[in-house]
Amino acid sequence: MNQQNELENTASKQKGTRKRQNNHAESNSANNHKVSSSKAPKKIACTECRQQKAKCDAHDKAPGPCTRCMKRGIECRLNSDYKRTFKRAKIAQMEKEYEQMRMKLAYQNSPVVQSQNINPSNPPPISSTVIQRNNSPFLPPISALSPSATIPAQPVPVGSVQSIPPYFSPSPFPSSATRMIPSPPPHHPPMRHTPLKEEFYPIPSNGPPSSSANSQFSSSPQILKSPQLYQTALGKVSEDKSLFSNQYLGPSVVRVATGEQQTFFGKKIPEPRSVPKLNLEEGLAECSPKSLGEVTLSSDQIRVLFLDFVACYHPMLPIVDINKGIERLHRLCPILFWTIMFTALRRHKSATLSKFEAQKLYFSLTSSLKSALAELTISPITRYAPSELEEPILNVSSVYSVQALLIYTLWPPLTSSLSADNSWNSIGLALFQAIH
Amino acid sequence: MNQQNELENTASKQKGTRKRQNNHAESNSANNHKVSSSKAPKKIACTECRQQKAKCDAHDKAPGPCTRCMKRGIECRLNSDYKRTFKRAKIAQMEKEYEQMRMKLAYQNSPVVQSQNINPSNPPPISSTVIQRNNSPFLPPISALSPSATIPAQPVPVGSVQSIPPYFSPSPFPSSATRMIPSPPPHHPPMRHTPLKEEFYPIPSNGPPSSSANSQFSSSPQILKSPQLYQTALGKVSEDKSLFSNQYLGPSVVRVATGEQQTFFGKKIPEPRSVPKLNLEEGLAECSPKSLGEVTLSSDQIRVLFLDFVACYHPMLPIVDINKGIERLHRLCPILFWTIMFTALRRHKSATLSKFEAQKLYFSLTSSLKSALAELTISPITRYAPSELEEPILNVSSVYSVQALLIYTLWPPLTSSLSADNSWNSIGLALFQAIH
DNA sequence: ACCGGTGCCGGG
DNA sequence: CCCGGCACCGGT
Ligand SMILES: [Zn+2]
Ligand SMILES: [Zn+2]
Ligand SMILES: [Zn+2]
Ligand SMILES: [Zn+2]
Repeated sequence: MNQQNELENTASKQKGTRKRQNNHAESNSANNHKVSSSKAPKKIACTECRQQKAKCDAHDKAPGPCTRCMKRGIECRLNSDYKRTFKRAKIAQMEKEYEQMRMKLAYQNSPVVQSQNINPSNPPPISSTVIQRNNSPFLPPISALSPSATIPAQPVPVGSVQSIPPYFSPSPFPSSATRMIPSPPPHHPPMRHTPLKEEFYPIPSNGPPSSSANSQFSSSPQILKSPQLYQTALGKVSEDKSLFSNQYLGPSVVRVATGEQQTFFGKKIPEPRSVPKLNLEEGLAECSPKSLGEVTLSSDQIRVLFLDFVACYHPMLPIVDINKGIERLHRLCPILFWTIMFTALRRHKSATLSKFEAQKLYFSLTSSLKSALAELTISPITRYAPSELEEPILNVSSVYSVQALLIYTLWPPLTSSLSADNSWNSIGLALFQAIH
Repeated sequence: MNQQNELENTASKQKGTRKRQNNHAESNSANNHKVSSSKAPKKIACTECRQQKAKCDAHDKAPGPCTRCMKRGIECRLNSDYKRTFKRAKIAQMEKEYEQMRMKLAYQNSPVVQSQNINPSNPPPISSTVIQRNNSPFLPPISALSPSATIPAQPVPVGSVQSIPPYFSPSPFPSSATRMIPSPPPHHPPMRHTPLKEEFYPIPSNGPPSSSANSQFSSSPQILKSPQLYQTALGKVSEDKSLFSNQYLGPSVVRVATGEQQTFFGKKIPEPRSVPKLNLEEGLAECSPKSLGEVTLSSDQIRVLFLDFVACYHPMLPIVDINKGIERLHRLCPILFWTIMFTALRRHKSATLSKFEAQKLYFSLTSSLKSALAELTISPITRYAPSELEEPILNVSSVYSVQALLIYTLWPPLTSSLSADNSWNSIGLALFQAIH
């Protein structure tokens, strides 16, 4: 018979029992929310066991490695954000991409190698691959939105690589995502993206939103009370760089510079000046070091970046409830947290984090975050797919995810790519309206 | 320090211990497979608890109802195949479809209700909705394929209902599926389906009405049925019914009757004659009654249907290891099992199951199975999506699922729909190659 | 009441 | 080693 234990499943959460989770110091700061909820003694499996979906007793074996890891003689890391990778799929996909790339390269080489690297600062160290996708035969109707007078708005600086030639698409999937890249094998620098699946029929026009009055169901518990308008696919793409000028305003921003007030999709931007001082004094900035993929940020780095975000970016898109504090935000939605870190890293420079380090981290984070976000746009939708959703209903789970996407859309990666794919913008739009 | 509590988490699902699983009579027939390992005392949650994803102790509470069910005063059913439904999504989607349908109906009513019921036997009792999809602008190269000289191949009587006019379509989603329909509330007779997302392009020809017969409009619980015509990327269009002639060959079949051997996408078909007698004597045909959605089949019905499949359909597409026996096949992949039942029901007629009953069951199964299959095409892919799949790699889990899809593709529903969407065929193709 | 997410069994 | 599933916790 089985003597499966599990006796330990401790269950009981909060309450008196506290554990150390990952031993890091934790100033629980009785945040206003509910009653204090000490950390999370949640039992979690180590990364290796998660990958193998195997039973893990790391939680018991105190600070020691879990049985499996010990047996394998590998390091037993505990990371509550770790997500397993689908090895087989990833391998197959990489193979295919590789093959495809090689083929294309051998076949004809004049692939445009946009050289204009406006950014005078420093050349992207790691770099994130740039694959353009632009199957939709029409450009986004930037119309309604004033043609951002501030941005150079170059058509397509891209070093494009149209994808999939003689491929047969099983179905028009908008999927994309390259998973969080945990760090299984050595890690491959490139790591493509390829968002859409080419469909082999003309497809006249793709229906632009056109609000459907259906606004049934839920709503965001907080935040975002913008008037609706985004009636287009949030058009605009554009490259990055060169926007030093207008402070932190990212490329995607479509400022209605029609002379009036700053606007973001019809929403007034609360004057970048009003830096919400935020009661950071209350330890809301406290946090433990965290890592995504290969990148790890120390408590101090996180703190300083968060403050940077609050001061420089948040004012422009005050949708995140920064008062929740770093730790809580991270718990609620790691992706949001990382998007914030990512955004802050854009041009950060401080004693704690040099510009160079920031840049390095920024690029390192790029692919991971990109994948995570891409996954976000597909994952939740697919989850609900079973019951079929016309307009995916975007239960992109919490609003947090939406926030992350919006932030990302506003301040996309400096190395272009991804956001260049208009589908992303559409998604952004959809999400935006989903929030209301 | 945590004083884990709970008395009740007792756990232990042990092995040797036998339990009653689902109280149904069970002829466990020591299946040959391995040694020992009688049935599956696996601890399973009751349907209600599954739906609510709540802890269920039905396994312990012997034959009695689980604690939760008892508290709620509802029947505590145990069904290992039960899959929870995504209520919110389903509701939203139904609402939308309803609205859409109503709108369309009010806008212009000339709904086409072709009457010609070729099948002289009996009128389809339940019927499944029929939504035509026909976006591919090109006709299939029926050329190379010999037009199975047996089929009359009438042009297109189509009784269609174009769908979704000014719809949103955030992205070209091929999704579909309306989940297994467990049997939530009272249950609505209509229960539409809407396979694809209509990309509102013109769509060339639309089968004009003709008909006579019942031109019911408005809220008709059930809708027209009609022969279908799908043309797919794989080429081939075709009508259903009337293929009695060429035995059981379904419409999607593309026989390369170039004089050589039978082929199915390049794979040789082992001569329909060779009816693999199969050692049914060994109790491989043993099984317990099973149900999918609202449909339930008795042991005898299953047995006779399975034999029918083995004798008439299997020879044409010998991809299923029928020697595994009914029970095992069902365990390995319920969908495969149901696809087999579904296919066999097509034209079944026996003492155990009259033609009428078969038809009735066939139509009842249609939507459930359709949903399940649709889900299959999206679900697994999405699962893998995280690691990004260009051509979804189709790890549609086990081969069994693929088999189910192939069978379904070969012998699509008599009432058209869904398979009318060429993407399905593409999928079929893709899957096929996935198998090798 | 729902359900996202996580642990991890069982099978390939 | 991989992973589909499935039980269930914890948050809404
Ligand atoms: Zn472990
Ligand atoms: Zn470990
Ligand atoms: Zn229960
Ligand atoms: Zn119950």
